[in-house]
Amino acid sequence: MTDSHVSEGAERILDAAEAMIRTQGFNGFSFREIAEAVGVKSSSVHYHFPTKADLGTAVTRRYTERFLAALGDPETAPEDANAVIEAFRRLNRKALVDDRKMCLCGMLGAEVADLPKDVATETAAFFERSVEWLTAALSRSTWGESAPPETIRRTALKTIATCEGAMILARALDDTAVFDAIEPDRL
Amino acid sequence: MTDSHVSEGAERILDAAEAMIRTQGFNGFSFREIAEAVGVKSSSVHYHFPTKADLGTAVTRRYTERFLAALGDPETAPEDANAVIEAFRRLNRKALVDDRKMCLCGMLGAEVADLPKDVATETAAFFERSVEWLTAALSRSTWGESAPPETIRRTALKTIATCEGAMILARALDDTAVFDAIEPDRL
DNA sequence: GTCTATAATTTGATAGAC
DNA sequence: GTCTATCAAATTATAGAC
Repeated sequence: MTDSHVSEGAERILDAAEAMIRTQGFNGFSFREIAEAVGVKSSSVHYHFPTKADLGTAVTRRYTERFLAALGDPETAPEDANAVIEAFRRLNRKALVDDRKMCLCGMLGAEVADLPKDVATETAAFFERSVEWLTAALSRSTWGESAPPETIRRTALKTIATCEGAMILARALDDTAVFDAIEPDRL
Repeated sequence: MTDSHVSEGAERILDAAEAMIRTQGFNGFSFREIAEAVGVKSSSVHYHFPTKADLGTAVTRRYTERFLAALGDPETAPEDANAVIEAFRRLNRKALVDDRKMCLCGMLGAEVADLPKDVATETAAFFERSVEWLTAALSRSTWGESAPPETIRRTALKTIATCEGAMILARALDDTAVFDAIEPDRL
């Protein structure tokens, strides 16, 4: 079953909006572009998402839920801390290589000072929950059992930052290999 | 002496454009906004920079030159590799904390797939030259003397990626301390 | 170098028919 | 849910006076 609380039409709008935000940024797409991509008129997009802020908020929420769902329950994460970080890194790599796009929240994070309030809040929530997931997964690893909480938190933050930055560099230099060259720390 | 090949009026336009790109992205500013910030009309901005691509190219070039000038000659960099990385990190921290803005090329790197070709090229040049600077400085450090070239290059890429990602996280979470919590690797 | 004026297009958003 | 039609504002850019 797919997300049951959103209609199929709304889902395809979210698909198009996500793709555009991840390549052009929040200021780089329009309701008309979305409409054309989906094959409807812009007024139909407004029917599902009255304002651009509404659309941005919905896209970011869905992206976050899917991202965390793909990571799975941190309680079932590997006991090897390096494998935990590798799992997180692989998911970001997939977003870069398979979708050929920036992380949605990496893009929005760069633009955060100019975003509608709700979208900025959802962007922050993505990173907070990513930190929480990594913190939980690392805490129960063999490495994390003997590491101070502040060290675990720093490791979580650094893991996320390295992934986001590596995506920017790989895209700016137009070379996927750059992402792979930037490996996480060995714990 | 300031850059002698650009008029004072053009310089103030570049100041405004840089500030706006660094907070709103390339798609998030307009010639009228720039004009208002500088205190002229938008046609005067077009006089100095005919197209948005011209303006973006000039802003990115100036940012890169200033960034590298602030880093100084890599031949005079510290012999301690950790101090080299710390110098690079401090310059990025300054951009985040003093200017309260994203790195210009971190922002443009995220948007690179949607940028005018020349702006994308200049954005890539920023990262290429940053890699070159770090590679040169690290190579002559005591650590670098005995490290393989590929390791040095990876360290350079990772240093840049970590800085860019740390800026995104610090801004998204609206907490400068996040940048400081993400420390570079000890070599 | 800066201005007024304007062209041509695009933007986010709404009203109302079906 | 989607459409046509429309709006007011903003957009990049140009022409030509001063």
